[in-house]
Amino acid sequence: MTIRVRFAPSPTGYLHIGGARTALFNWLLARRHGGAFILRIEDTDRERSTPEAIEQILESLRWLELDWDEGPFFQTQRIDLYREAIGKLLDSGMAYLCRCTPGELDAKRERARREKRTYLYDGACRDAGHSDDGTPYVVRFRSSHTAGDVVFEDGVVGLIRKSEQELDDLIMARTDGTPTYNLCVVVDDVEMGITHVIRGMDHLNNTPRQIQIYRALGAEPPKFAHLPMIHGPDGRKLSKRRDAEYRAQGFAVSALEYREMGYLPHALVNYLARLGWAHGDQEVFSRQELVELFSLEGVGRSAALFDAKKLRWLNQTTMKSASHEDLRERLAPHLAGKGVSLPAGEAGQRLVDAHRERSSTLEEMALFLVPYLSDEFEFDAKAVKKHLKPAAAPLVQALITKLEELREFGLQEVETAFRAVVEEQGSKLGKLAQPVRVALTGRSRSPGIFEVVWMMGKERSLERLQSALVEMA
RNA sequence: GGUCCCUUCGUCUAGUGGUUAGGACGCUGGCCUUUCACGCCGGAAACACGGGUUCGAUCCCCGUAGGGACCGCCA
Repeated sequence: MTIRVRFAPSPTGYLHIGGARTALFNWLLARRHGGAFILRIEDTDRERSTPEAIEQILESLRWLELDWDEGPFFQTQRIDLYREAIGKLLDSGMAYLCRCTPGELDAKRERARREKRTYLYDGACRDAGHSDDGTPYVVRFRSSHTAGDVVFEDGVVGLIRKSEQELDDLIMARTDGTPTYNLCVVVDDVEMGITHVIRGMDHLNNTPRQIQIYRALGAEPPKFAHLPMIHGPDGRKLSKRRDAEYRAQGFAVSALEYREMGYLPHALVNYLARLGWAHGDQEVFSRQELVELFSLEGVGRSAALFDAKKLRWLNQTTMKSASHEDLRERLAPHLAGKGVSLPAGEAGQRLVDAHRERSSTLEEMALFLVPYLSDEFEFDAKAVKKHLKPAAAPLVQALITKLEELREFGLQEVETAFRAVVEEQGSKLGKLAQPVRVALTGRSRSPGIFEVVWMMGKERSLERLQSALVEMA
């Protein structure tokens, strides 16, 4: 039997990182076993579903390179299927018409709450034998209360047992006739031949009642695996409302926002994979390794806190080994945002290579690169104050003279010039390097100084050294 | 409140009925060095608590505490 899994987001907002991980684990399992990864959009809540959210979700999956084999399917286009299933259940007596109004139900819920009882639908219409005479109704599932416990083996959590006494008759079709979630998932998963349902732990409690529906439909339930939740850095549930607060900590709920922040998709994938899944001590995985090594057995059971610092480290690590083409392509939008772009060919490659291991994100790298690509860049006031002092002026002046004389402006020649100046002035390299660094890049942190001067070019370097000289006087 | 799930360093985690409880991020001391970063070497840092089973429990069982999810004509 070939594995068929699905990712089934509801398009009521952007794809959050918990959803991204669910998608990833499904995708990994499908790829690991040569199965199919199916994308299904659960948009039956017409009030809250939007086309923008759908596009955001697809774009997020594309960015993460989680390609799907079938779909996207839309539940709103499959209504007939659900109607048919509901009709079948009605005919067989596994479902019935219910005329309880929302108001009546609210009152019962409220009373149960006041009396500190568990609210379960009391089955007022269960045996009333209502038929469709034009009075508004909903369709309820007739939950079995005789078969004892619903038992299933969860791929992550293990054996789950639920007493059928605690399963009340859920609504499958609303007053307006539209089907609800629990019915749609089951019908779709049956129809699509889904073999493994891998989803968030928040669905664990729904599973027993869905299993009842599978049975009522005469279908074999798939294997279930419920993934532990991901919590925010504060240990609390992820909240889309607290974005501003999160951002201050370098954290975002939206998967796509990590692209904006300058993360490589594979870094996020690698990080998400390690959140709740492990393969011994290994931290860094290639896409290929992930596909080869992933298994449900390696998935843990406890919720995890999102650690933005570790993601940053992983991103830097990933950038170190990324291909130049990939980096250049992903860096471009960040540079464009600052009004600059990378020169073609080797000059651009040099800049990227010199900065890839000292940047945590593409955004940070872009910031580093601006001084090489434009004359519009910021000077760090503290660095200027500390290094552009009169005492360094003679050294800088001597360097200017030496650099001006250079016919060839290569890395080797620049270094020779520096060393000659330091020796002639009886000084130390550091005394000259720091002022030059600040003069050229505006800050006290950069790649090796010979490399900086070389990458900056003769003309630009001399210009900036000259203005620095003025500053120092 | 009811039902269900979870609990190893601050965080992500490995791990076994007998280990100096391992790794990674972060923090920190040092080396390297023209700065930063990388790299390398070192350090602090965990089995939630209480019972039981056992010669022996971090590991198995039961409680307690803490955390989470669900309890909708949302998904």
